[in-house]
Amino acid sequence: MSQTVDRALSILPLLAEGPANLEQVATRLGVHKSTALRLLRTLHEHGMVYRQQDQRYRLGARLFALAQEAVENLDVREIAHPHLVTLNERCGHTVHLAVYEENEVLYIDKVESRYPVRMYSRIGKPVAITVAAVAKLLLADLPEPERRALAERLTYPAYTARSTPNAAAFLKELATVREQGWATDFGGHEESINCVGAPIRGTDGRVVAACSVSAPNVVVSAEELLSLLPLVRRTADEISREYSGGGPASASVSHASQNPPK
Amino acid sequence: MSQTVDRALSILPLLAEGPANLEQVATRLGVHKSTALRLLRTLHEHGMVYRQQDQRYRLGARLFALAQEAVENLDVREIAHPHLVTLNERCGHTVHLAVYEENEVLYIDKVESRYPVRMYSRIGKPVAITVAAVAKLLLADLPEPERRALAERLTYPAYTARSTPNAAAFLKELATVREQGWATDFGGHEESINCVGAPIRGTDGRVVAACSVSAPNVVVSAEELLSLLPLVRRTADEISREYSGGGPASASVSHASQNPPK
DNA sequence: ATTCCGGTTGCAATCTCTGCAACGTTCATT
DNA sequence: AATGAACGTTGCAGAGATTGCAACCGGAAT
Repeated sequence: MSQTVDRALSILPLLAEGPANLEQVATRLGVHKSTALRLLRTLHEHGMVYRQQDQRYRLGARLFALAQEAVENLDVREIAHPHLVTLNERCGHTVHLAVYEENEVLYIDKVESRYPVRMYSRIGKPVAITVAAVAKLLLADLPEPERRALAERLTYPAYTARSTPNAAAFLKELATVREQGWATDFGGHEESINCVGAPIRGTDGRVVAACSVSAPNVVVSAEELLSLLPLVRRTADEISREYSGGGPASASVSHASQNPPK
Repeated sequence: MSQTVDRALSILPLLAEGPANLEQVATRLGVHKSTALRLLRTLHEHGMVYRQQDQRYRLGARLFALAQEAVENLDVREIAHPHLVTLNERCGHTVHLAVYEENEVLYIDKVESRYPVRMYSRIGKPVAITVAAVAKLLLADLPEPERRALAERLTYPAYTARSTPNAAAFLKELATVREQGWATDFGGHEESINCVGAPIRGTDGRVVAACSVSAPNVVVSAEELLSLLPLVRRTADEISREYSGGGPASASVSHASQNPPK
């Protein structure tokens, strides 16, 4: 929309990969050196980029400060966190919290497993949207046309033999998830990792976030993990209640209805 | 420098205070609604701001993802190296950089002394953890339980008469180091070699690395070496500052009001 | 229905940004 | 010392992106 700002913002992800000098930035942006210089200077004035001694640029402290505020603004996270910790204390496995935003599902919180096994995931990073339990929960609640449009737009990587193969299968799975009010991922992303999740709803009954418990086969079988479902759902419901109950605005319905208003 | 980018970036700290709608943003920016709208749209496309259901804007998740990625790509060694070289140029002695990892303290960089006498150490090699100045600095910052557990687990070789004799003495020494913010090793590893060091900290204040200057008695006495402490500390602080993104970003928010509505 | 409020869009003027080319530094090579 | 290369920096004029305006919507409240 705005060429100048567009270019300036494009510099940031580029620098996130690692420090770069003026010419590298200019080349990758496809603009003249002097143009890149002026953009970088503006970013610099705002503390978004920093210039190291060797004159190369990297992301600046202001960005970190803003990022900090950005997460704090995701107030679901604040409310949910203690509940997630409790959940982790009770079952011992890795607990995730995720939200849907702009065609992506993002992890916004995580409590590490107390078992030695570690699984890869990163706060702020988009999740494997076609297979993750939390993704299914969040997408299942989208308005029907949007959900379908998104499903068509996605690609369906075959992470494992049990990955969701295509849009049709995905939509069917979402319907099931929507119906039952919980979701699983049994080896759809990584062969040996299973996952069960439940939705967190706001005052209006819409799904605002989703939480899940993940564990590798070597620690618990899929059935054992599934036995934790009631606990996971209870946790999600508690978060929903607290999330909706907060303000004096309209503390009406405390238990979220299964069928959100259209 | 660039008006458009300047204005766009000024929106971010503004939203960090809390969600705002279009008109609020336009007013606080001192521009026309339509201008603000277009800036916000561009920010939106880059995921820097997010639009909630009530159409108000808030900071977006991409900010967080960017910061996360940047932190992961940070390399202490790369940033520290030029500073270490400068330190070496100023004092002439051997300069070391070390990190703590998996119950060990490892040298990850070294600038050789310019005096003919050199000391033995090798990049990548674990240091004498119970006596080295850098080790004391790194361990002093560990969480209390972990620090104690580690201290108990270690063995205390009597390299010299002045080597740390046991866990109790070591923990006491660590407390001192933690308190004063610097550390020494006077002949604890090799009778004739002394050493002073200072901690390098990340954004969150945690010690991420430590640097030190080492020299044999025959070149400088312990007191003379200690007189270099301010220089060593200053170097460590400079590295810290650069590592955490250039200090408290003095975001000179130039007010966008050069072109007021007539 | 009407009014208000806030967001959105098309347009012309113009102000800002761009690319260029020349210049300044630093560093390595001859 | 001199030469050259590499890279960052600056002044300028032209071009095109950006701006403010005013009109237009769409929903909410009256």
